[in-house]
Amino acid sequence: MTIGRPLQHQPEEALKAAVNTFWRSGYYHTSMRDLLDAMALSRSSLYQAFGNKEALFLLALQNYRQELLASLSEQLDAADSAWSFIEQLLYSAADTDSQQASLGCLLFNSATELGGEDSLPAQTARDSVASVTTFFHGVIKRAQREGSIAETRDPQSAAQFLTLSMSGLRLLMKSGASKHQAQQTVDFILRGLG
Amino acid sequence: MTIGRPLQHQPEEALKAAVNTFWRSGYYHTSMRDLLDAMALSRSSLYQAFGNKEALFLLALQNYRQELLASLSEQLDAADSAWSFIEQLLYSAADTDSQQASLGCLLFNSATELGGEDSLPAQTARDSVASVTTFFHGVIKRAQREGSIAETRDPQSAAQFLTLSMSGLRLLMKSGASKHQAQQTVDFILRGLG
DNA sequence: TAAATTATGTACCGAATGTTCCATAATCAA
DNA sequence: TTGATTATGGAACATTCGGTACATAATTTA
Repeated sequence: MTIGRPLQHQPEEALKAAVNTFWRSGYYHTSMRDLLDAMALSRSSLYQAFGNKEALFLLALQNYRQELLASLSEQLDAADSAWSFIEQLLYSAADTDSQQASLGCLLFNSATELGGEDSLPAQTARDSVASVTTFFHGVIKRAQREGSIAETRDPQSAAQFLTLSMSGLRLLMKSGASKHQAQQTVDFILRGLG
Repeated sequence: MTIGRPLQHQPEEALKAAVNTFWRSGYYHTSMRDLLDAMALSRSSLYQAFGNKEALFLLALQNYRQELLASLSEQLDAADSAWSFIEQLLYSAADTDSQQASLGCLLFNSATELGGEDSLPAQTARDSVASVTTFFHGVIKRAQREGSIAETRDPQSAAQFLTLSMSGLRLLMKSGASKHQAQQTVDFILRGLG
């Protein structure tokens, strides 16, 4: 057993709440008060358990990315083929209700907000976007092996095109595009890829 | 002549400085001090001339959108065809140096940052993105008349795909993609569109 | 029970936030 | 020159910001 007074909160739950708060409001516009309320713990506990705002944000980004990539891998494994995974991914992104659409993706949001800063949060945000592209790279190569994408296409560029498309789709949904319009727009993406 | 003490600043110049400041740091993370320094005027003058932070941001957004659409129209007029305009637009977006790339586009940045807020700045940001799509709509229809895009394609969806692609390209560049990679990625966009 | 250790609650800190107030400066009309 | 009008400079405002200090609570070990 560990010595000392036991934790009165569940760090995983608290971190999830922090993720959602940063997701909703971004890095700078999220205040420590917002986080305290959402995570339901006291100032001391937050600083003791997570360090400070920047450290908590880094943890949140890391947690979000990890869960995102895990979810993507899961969906990929469940799909009939790499190509049908891509189709489902895009169409489901175009099918989000306006509430969820207004959130977008924390990684894309953060990379956009922090732009070209050389801070650790900014670097981490950029790296996270790159890690999504890396995942897509594997998907593209599998699609090429399966014959649904020509071997002649550069898989790295194709992966970047997929990342570009996902982030663009998030922005379209945020900007108020309807599900119907978004789904038709996905057809252009698939046409570019195939 | 107007009565009273004359202005000691040029409102157009000051507004441009405000645009650049919001562009670099976003809405919330830009402080009034940042704006005062960049615009080179006193607190009183700023509030007298532009109202408050929100009103100034709305003016900045409006000014940026107006200049952007004017620049796009100019490039369109100078191009040999709608299709070559689109090509040049995308390739030049892929050719920005990392300094400029880190800024992205103020309209996309703002729509991303303000997300699903029902505030006036958020609405204006969404509307501005929509106005870009509307401009692209005209370009697409012209390209269809000129025979470079099939008449069977829905011009509204194609226009949204172009907006999606531009915003996605901005994010890719922000996230550190090289010019070379970005140019290859543009080929996928053009393939999807044509 | 006593000591050691860790977590929590609360008061507090200086700095920064956006905004307002008021005296003063600079112009035009009378 | 006087009065009206508008712009500017700077002090001041209440609030919020992220972060710290310290006393106290709750647990394990001895």
